[in-house]
Amino acid sequence: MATENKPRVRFAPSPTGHLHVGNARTALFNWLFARQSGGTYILRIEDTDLERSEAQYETQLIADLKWLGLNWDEGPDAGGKFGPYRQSDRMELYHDYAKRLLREGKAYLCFCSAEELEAERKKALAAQLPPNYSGKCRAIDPAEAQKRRAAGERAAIRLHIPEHPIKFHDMVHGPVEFSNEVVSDPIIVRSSGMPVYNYVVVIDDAEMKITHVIRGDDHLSNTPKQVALYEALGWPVPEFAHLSTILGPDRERLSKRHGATSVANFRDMGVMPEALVNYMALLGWAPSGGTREEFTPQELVKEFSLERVTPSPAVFDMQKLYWLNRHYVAHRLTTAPQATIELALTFFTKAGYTPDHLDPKGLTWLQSVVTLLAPGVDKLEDLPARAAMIFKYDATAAKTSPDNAEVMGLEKTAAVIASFAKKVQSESGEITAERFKAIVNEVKAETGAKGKELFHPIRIVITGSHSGPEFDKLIPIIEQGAALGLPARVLSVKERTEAFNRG
RNA sequence: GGCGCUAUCGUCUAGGGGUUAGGACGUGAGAUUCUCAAUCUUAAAACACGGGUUCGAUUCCCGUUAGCGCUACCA
Repeated sequence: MATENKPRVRFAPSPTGHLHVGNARTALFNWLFARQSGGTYILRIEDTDLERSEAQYETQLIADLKWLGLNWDEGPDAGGKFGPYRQSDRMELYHDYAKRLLREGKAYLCFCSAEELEAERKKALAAQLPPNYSGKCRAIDPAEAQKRRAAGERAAIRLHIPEHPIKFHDMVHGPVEFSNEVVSDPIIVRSSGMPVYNYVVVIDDAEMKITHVIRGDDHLSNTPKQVALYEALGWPVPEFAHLSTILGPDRERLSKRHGATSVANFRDMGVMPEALVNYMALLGWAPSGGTREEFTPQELVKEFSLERVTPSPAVFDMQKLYWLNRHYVAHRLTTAPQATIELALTFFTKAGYTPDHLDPKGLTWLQSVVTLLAPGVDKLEDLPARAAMIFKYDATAAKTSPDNAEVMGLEKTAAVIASFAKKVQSESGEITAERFKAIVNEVKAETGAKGKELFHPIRIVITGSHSGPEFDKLIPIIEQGAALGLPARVLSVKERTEAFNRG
């Protein structure tokens, strides 16, 4: 079968929280690599830390990955012939290999207590030595050790680290070499019988025929232990690619305390998945030439290259994400207007401006609102605030706001407002953009005001602010909005003018 | 403490023994508009430091410094 020599990669998160952008980026790079090479992408759930793992997080994780569009070929939900894909379902396998390692003398039983180990560590540290395990239990005769364990003594299983330097290759860092002196015999199975991450990850990767291990570089220092395991089991060592850390603006590891950092956060804010994907790809990767910034997921699959991934850590820049998001919102508004407006509707509804559902007429109207305001907005979540001038009108605030004081104090303001109000009063029915322009022109002729001194007072009367979108587009939106009879009613131009004069 | 990784504008990055060190976000200015946003044009802005190697280092090597990671019977 052709797929036999194709790369097999995996994303292996622990279900201990929401999918974080750091992990999402790892998932993305794995996905890009698999898709462009025609390889297989596997989702594996690493839930050996039972205390911190929760089923709800797995569901959430899957939803987040799907939202990003990172589909996998094998996984707990998708199945596959290398399953099960949840570590908690693979315990037997881990124990079988542990027995084999013990039998072959590649691993040994360790009877040291946590206190002993801790004391040893402290002593080494004080002597400015690497805090390695002394290897005390290595000398115990295996048969003797088995006897002690059978007699009820608690024992962990340790891997015997070889006496030679450990080398491996990393696609982003190049050749890496660790002296065996700095890696001590790691525990692979706890005395409780629960296997340890650094052990199970190797068993799983090997069993699942993973060819390229693409993961965060916080695993780099643990890789020698894993390589030693591959060698002890006589398995081929895969290719590695350790991705740099994503940092917050303070150059510390990106975390919740930096604000929005989980995929779910961004989704809830109204960031488009392709914007997030595009941005994450640019964190540590750039195309040859380095001048292109905008890539759809499909384009990324074509252009991406693991060899071009930078090893240095990157600071997450929200502004650049927003810039890309504006681009993708605009793009979606033209390519998939229906779905985009439905999505935008949820934000207006959350703000209390619209009901849960809008009829086709209402949706068309909302589309004009969104089309008008979206270019100035970083994320869909900000739309209602920008649209407040349409949905909310406060005559008193309009008159008393300090922001408006300067305009209100202008010489011709009173005359402009009076003239404008009178003309609007005599209008009947919906005021069109053309009609509105005519009225403004009449006011202009009557008062002699022009430019700013003409438009700003009128703008304050209508919107409560001296700045906002152009009247040509705003007036029809207000008038049509009023005609819609929304539960949270949009006031017409006439109603606004009346309220202004009354209040 | 030990070991490892990393180091180009504020940020993401391209580049590479001789370059006007390129692009993008952000920032400033201008254009446009009644105004804001968007848009367009434009400007400022970087090779961490010290030693080598070399005719010549930002680029290669070594150190220093700084940041981060690992050093768990966490993942």
